[in-house]
Amino acid sequence: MPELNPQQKAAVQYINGPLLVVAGAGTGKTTVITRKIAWLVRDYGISPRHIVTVTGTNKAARDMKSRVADLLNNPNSNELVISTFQMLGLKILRDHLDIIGYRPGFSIYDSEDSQSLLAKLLRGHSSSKSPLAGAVQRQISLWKINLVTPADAPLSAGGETIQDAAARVYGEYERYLQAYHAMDVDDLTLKPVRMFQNHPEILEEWMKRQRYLLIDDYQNTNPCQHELVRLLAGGGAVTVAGDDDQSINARFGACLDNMKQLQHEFPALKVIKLEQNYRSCGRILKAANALIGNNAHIYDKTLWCDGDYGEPLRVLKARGDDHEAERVVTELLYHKFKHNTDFRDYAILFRDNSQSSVFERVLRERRIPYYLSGGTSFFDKTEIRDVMAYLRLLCNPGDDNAFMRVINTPRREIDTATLQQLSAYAAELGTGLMQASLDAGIERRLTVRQLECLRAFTNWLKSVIERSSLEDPARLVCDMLGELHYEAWLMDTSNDLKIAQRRMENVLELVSWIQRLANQEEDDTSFNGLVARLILTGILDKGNEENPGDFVSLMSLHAARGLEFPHVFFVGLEEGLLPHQDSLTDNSLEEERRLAYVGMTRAKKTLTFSFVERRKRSGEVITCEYSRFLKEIPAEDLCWEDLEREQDSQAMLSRGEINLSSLRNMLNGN
DNA sequence: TGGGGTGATATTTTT
DNA sequence: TATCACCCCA
Repeated sequence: MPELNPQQKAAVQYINGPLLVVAGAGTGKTTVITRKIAWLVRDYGISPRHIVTVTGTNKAARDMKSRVADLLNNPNSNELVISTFQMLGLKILRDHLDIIGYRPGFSIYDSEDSQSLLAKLLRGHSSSKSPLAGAVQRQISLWKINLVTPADAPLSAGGETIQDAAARVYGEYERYLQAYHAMDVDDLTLKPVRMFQNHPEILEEWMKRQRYLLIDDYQNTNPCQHELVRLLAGGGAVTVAGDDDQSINARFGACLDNMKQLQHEFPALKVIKLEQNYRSCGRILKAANALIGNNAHIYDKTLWCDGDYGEPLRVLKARGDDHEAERVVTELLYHKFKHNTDFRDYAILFRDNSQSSVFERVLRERRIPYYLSGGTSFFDKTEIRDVMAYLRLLCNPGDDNAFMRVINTPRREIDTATLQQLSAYAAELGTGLMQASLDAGIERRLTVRQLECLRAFTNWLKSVIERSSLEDPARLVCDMLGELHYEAWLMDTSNDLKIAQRRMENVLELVSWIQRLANQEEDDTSFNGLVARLILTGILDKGNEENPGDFVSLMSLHAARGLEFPHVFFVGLEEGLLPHQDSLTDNSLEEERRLAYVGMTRAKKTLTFSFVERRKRSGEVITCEYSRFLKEIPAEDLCWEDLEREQDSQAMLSRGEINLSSLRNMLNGN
């Protein structure tokens, strides 16, 4: 096991009170947390089930779990709670659902579910996506994150802004969620906070379980999460780690002030800084330090390292976005060929996702394997959403969204007239569609044939629900898929046999997810709990799946948080893009600078910037200036490569020094 | 039921 | 300017 440096060691072993670890990029923050968990268990004698760790992402939680398991080699290490705030919230709520007016099996709404509900509330009846519903959903989410109740939401009389529209439906939205037996993602942290505030005895009970709390990525927490931490850390048995320079989620309610607040809320707070960087070479650090030096800081720190100084950071200039992509990909290939590296060693980072398509096109043209984060994710695939909807419905028969999604998937000849009658009747009864269809009163409203089709579906569903609490979950899902003739349906609806097979493989992969989740957790093995964790995993992991092999990584700066790559291409460094246009007027230039800082500090060995002279923007081509952030990097560390320099690598390509087909053969293992 | 054509409209970032 | 939704037609 590698030695820790003195600061890291101090952070691991300090347990006399609340601790804040201010950890710069690449200073071994995750190492400190994992080692601390191991230390608490092995040297301090705390049982794994009494340690709660919160991470920024699900992926980070999984990584940390496996790292700690390797470190501990303790059969009880799977009792450690290591999860995101949302998963932790789910666990906290589990045993007290009655207190907040819920039962096991509630649905968890992703933002799309919330939006379609809001669309309905905003315009009477229409489930089609409206831009207004999206904006209202984000506003309500922000309110929840900031602990603003419907009663507190600012409502100006007769106002027409999005905020007014949101304030008008917020309360109704909450009532509908309750009626549908559903929560949105924000509720998963908000409801535990409210519950602990209103029922101190439940907090006390929880604290019997939780002896030590560790929180990672604190700079990206929002006020609601901060409040939860404050409640859970009451006794001061807490370690918080974060880096104020890497806070990049303000638009989603992340509150940098949380890190400052800690000092006031925990007067005994000890602060330990980690400044030795183990990731990047000296020049990259120096440049990143210079850049972030232009921001105000809560905690001053200067990263240093004792490794190589490294090459100058290159700046590629391109004529337009396609040219930029050509240039970057050419340089990437040239570098790979010259240094015999893997594709997975490279990342292309950009400010906004719309920049990815050009790069995708060029990478595809050159047959370079790439992996795009945040693209269509596994959990967005139609077949996965279908099966998930079945699972939701099994847990919560009142979930009308799920009901509507699966009722004719596969086809059941239930016609629109039936559905109209059914939803009208459900509205009369004040129940969900499922309950309405089981009610005797619906029989008079439908033809014999219609009723037969409907009842065939609902009776079958009832039988699966009855089995769901008895059978092994993965087994149950497989049986269900068989009864649905789901594979045959995939064949029917896919033009191509290959595609149908691929879809079936996806479904089977979902089953293996279920299997994995079922094996993972020891204290909630119920079907309802399993499905809740699966749905939440789907929401949290959206577009964040593991890079599955030797692929060039393509992702937004936000998605790159927490990752590292030997070689980084940081593209689109133009005024108006990074910093983003809006940041100039709404006071978020520092946030943009942090974003640039995060991008730069992902790089271990080489960092290459690029920008274009002209970029298409809302239809018209505009002339671009390179980003002010490049000007904030010491000139001696940058190597500008204007258009003429490009000839070099192009020429090498054409002279055969880089031979694409031989490279390809090499990759194919010939 | 699906596909193709036309018109309008949006342009950060995500746990 | 590119995509997306919607509408119309087959």
